[in-house]
Amino acid sequence: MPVQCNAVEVPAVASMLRGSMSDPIYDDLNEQQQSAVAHGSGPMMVLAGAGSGKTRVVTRRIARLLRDGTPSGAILAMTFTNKAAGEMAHRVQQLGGDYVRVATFHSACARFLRRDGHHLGYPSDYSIYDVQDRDTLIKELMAEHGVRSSQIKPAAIGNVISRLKNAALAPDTTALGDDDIAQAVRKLWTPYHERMKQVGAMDFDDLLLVFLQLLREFPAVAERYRERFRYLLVDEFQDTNRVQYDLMKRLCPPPGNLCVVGDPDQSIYSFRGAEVRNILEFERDYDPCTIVRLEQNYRSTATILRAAENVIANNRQRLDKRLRTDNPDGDQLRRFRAATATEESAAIVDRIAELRDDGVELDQIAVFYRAHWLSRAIEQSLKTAGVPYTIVGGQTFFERREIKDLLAYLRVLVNPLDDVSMARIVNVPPRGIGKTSLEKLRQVAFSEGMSLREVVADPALHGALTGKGRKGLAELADALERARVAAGYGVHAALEVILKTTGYVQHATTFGDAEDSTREDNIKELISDAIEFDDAEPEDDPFAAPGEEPQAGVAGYLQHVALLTSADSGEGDGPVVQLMTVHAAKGLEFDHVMIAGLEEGVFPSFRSIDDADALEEERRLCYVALTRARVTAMLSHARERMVAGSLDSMRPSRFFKELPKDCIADYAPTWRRYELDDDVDHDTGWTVTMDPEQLANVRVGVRVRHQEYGSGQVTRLAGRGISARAVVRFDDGREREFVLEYAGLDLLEDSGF
DNA sequence: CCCGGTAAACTTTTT
DNA sequence: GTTTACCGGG
Repeated sequence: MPVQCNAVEVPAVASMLRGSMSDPIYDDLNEQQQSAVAHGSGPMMVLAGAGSGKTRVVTRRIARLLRDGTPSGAILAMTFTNKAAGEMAHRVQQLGGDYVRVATFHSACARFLRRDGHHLGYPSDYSIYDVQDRDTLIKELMAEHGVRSSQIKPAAIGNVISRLKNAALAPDTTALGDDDIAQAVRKLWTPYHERMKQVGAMDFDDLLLVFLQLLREFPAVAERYRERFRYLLVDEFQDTNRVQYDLMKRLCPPPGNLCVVGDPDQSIYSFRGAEVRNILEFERDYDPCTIVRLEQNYRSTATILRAAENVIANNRQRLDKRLRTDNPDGDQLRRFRAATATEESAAIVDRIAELRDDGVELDQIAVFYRAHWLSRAIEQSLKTAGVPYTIVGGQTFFERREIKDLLAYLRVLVNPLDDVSMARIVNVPPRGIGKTSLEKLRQVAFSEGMSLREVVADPALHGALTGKGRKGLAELADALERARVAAGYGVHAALEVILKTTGYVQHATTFGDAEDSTREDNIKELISDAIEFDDAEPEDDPFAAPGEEPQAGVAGYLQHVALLTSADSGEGDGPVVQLMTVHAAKGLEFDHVMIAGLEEGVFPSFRSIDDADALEEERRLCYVALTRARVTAMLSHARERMVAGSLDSMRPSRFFKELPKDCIADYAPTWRRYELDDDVDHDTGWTVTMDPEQLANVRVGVRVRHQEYGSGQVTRLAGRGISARAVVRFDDGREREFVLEYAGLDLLEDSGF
């Protein structure tokens, strides 16, 4: 029987709390929540613990501002993800705040730059490059500047550039170091940004950075924005990075009406430059500011909350903070020790069936994991069991190859400078313009001082190519010109012309791989999305100000699409189980939560295991995962898992040790007909098969025996202590990696190696 | 230029 | 196990 623990709809409690403030806006709010809603002008920081009713406070506060006469166009609410923005926009709209602007930092800046980027020399129809586009460009630049791409991957350089920009740094910083990648970054930094500007493009980081630069260098423009948005609200403040914080300060300098809401324990984006430090700086920069703490949890059972609090209590770098709840204890957490990943997913299916039999709606069940690749096994089991589900995130619809190709076509229509997009489609579908032909075209473009698109558009410049290539070029020029004309009638029209004149569908469905059949569906989906966009009333754009030109047409569509994630794609049909990474789960809540893959090296990730700070972030991630659950939580781990092609022995996550023992009980499905080892290690639950003395003798080259695989030789060692692992090449050629302490390897005599 | 083969590397997390 | 890079024959 599900425990009802959401205090949202209990009027009796509300009337007691309401006290002197007899006003529907303060209905069902506790004292702290009320003070946050009632706060007048000036800076405020709301430290909102998990499940403490943050969203309600924010939306009620907006409602109050509106009711007390603040024009809705003067309120700007910044969120972190599109999903959060959409949800908040929806709620605010219900309150009558039609013109309250709710957006992510990125989409807001993208929008502002469309209008004001020209001050810095950017076209209003600039392209927004995603990571793929960025890396394509970096790869080109590496070739041009003699950086060996076989040694360093473009993505590595791109990531470093991005990290620097997120911290508002340039490559002259000492923080960059001096390894191969750092040197490449120094060499390519300026060319990269020059080229980006030349092709009229910005990457995700530029959206923020360039807008910040604009505010800095054009005080009059900055003043215009400050006057327009007199109330600024920033959600998930703990996840803002340096640049975002600088933006906030420019848009709403002290002692402005800046309201930030956050929870330091849920800071999980440091890899993207998020600085929890911003919370401390806010107190200093906006002193004196009102600080409100929301410490009453209305979401989870007391048991779940206690489990989560105990885990997070292991973090050393932490403000003292505790959450209370009046909710009932509820069930214990369940722990499932699986032999394999397959068995783990079987248990998940099993548990879902159990919940469904109890009458639980499937959309109240979520499965979380640390990284996307873990979803595969679970997905497979759900599929075979016929459990309907969706995967939130993962490869975005708009990152699919066929979609990116078509969007690249649209981009070159709107932004003729965009050589990266042009190079992408110049031979897609194949029209006889390969690498060498493209190089010739680039030469022409360079000597003429033109973009590729302009060269293609001018038949007089086609002389560089002959035969097949030249014919193909003429066809491409024709297709683009027709599409350009069609674009005047809308996105759909442009797409149809592109598809028809290039024969793209035929091309995309004959790659000869498994996805051939789904590609056509994807293209159809893109078309219906385009139609929907074409048909949408300009007012449907929650970000359009009254009187502001509507964001329509192909350019508008591209901008809209560039910042979308699959997490934003609409709810499918009917309630389905939700699968997602823990990151994607932030801000959501479900009655029943399952967390899979709780193993050392997976969650916490092996990349974080040797770094105290990174490990604390993993722990916050675990805290976020647990606090999503309202009623029950099941935590599972497998003892063996396929990781990057090899079967690894896994140990249970250290987070299990951090849960109070009475919070959690083993989950024992009746279908499992065997038991894992009886003789279990107290902490880990698994048999220790190699004693520490033996363990110390394991060296590269030593021969070992494994029950199942026979004898072999250790070829590589990794990790220390209890996480020490060895790669063993067996005599039959198979290679496996083991956690020594648990793998059951026997040391053989030194065989004269 | 294109397609097929085989080798090699590889999996955090997101706007 | 999966995706990408590179190479050689049509």
